[in-house]
Amino acid sequence: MSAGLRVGSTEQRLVAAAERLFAEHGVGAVSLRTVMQVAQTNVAAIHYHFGSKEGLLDAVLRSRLGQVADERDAVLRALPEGDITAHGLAHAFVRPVVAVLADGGGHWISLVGQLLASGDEGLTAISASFVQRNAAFVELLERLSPGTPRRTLDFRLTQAMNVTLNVLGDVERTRRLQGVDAVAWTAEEVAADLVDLVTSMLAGPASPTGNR
Amino acid sequence: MSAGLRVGSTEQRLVAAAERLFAEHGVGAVSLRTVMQVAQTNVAAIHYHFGSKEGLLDAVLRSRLGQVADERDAVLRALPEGDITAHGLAHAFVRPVVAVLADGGGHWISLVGQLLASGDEGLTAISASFVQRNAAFVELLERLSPGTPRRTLDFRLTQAMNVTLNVLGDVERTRRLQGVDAVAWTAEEVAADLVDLVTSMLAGPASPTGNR
DNA sequence: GTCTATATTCCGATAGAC
DNA sequence: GTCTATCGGAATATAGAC
Repeated sequence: MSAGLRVGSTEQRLVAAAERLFAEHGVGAVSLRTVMQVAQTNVAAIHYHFGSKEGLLDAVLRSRLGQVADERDAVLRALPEGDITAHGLAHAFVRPVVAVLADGGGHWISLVGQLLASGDEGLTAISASFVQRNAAFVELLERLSPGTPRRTLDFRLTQAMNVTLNVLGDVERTRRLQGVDAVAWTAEEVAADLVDLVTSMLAGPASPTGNR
Repeated sequence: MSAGLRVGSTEQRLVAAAERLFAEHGVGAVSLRTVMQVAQTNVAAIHYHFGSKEGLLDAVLRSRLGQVADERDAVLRALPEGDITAHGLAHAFVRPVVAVLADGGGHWISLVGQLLASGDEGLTAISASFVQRNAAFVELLERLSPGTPRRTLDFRLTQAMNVTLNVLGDVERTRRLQGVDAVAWTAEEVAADLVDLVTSMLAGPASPTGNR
């Protein structure tokens, strides 16, 4: 466990330290004292700035939320009106998360993925923002697969987000889970394989009810 | 938080209580004292039977591991040799987890899903068993999509397991994440939609490199 | 195997000086 | 805004009676 650097304000250092520690060990397993030590400050500072451990988690989640929301809006605007393909939609869906990852947000992605998997209730704010944007994606999905129940489209999109967060949340671990010959698997190739997988998920079965 | 019943041995009650509490609140957020209270015993019993909190978690994970392994083996043996379809493979892949769910293992599934999402290292034993069975699935997948890199097939299967655990780990939450009209979405329909989704994931994009 | 009692460390949170 | 000092309680773990 390496110590954090003395850069930025106390508040920024605390958020950065908490982001990494929460993602690596889980929120429940990390004490405010550990966060304080990594951020090179004292316990009182956490309560002064964030009020409580829950407040700190909330600040961590919100720290990159605006970025994701903006990227998703930009990506949605950039989509061609007439020519909607599953691959294009998958690319637009995954891109904002890749952007966060490229911006050093790997721990944030991993943390959100964990909270999503655990059904954490403190995720309501962030979840609402996601769902709002998902509604726009669902409308586009409906054009792609007319007649598919709205509930099924929501289901596909929710799980596409789950997979995206899981894969991009820890690219290193994703590669490690594969065979030994995966060492030559670059981060770009992981992202490309991810887009292909999300494409399959969004498009649905080739013959929806044919071979059931 | 309802108290547990006084059924089974102390060891069994502790594993059952830990399984539920770990799944509901996360391993790090659950204290041995809470587990002890729900299991209606004392702190010393946990250390006597499992040595430590980590030992207790290991016991919880192993408690249903054999069942999953057996089901996966049986499912693999029952697959028709010549007629391999993506839907049939997806059904065989999902079925063992559905069986665990039907056996009251919802919390266990949710717990494994969380540990998988957090990259927990204590999952090595269980992961090894999964990967071993996955190898058999990958061979069948290769027959389905000849020429696809082994690494990509591994990737698809890993994420298919991620989705399966996430969906079945908390069917109630899965339904809640969808629209309000999802109240009529029965558990059987969730499982059916899950199999369809896994089918898409295992089959891969319709035109592998065509529209990239 | 099960229990009470206890040792020791660590937790979140606050008070008050600067 | 930042710090030291500390409170009250809860944590893991152990000792030893039964």
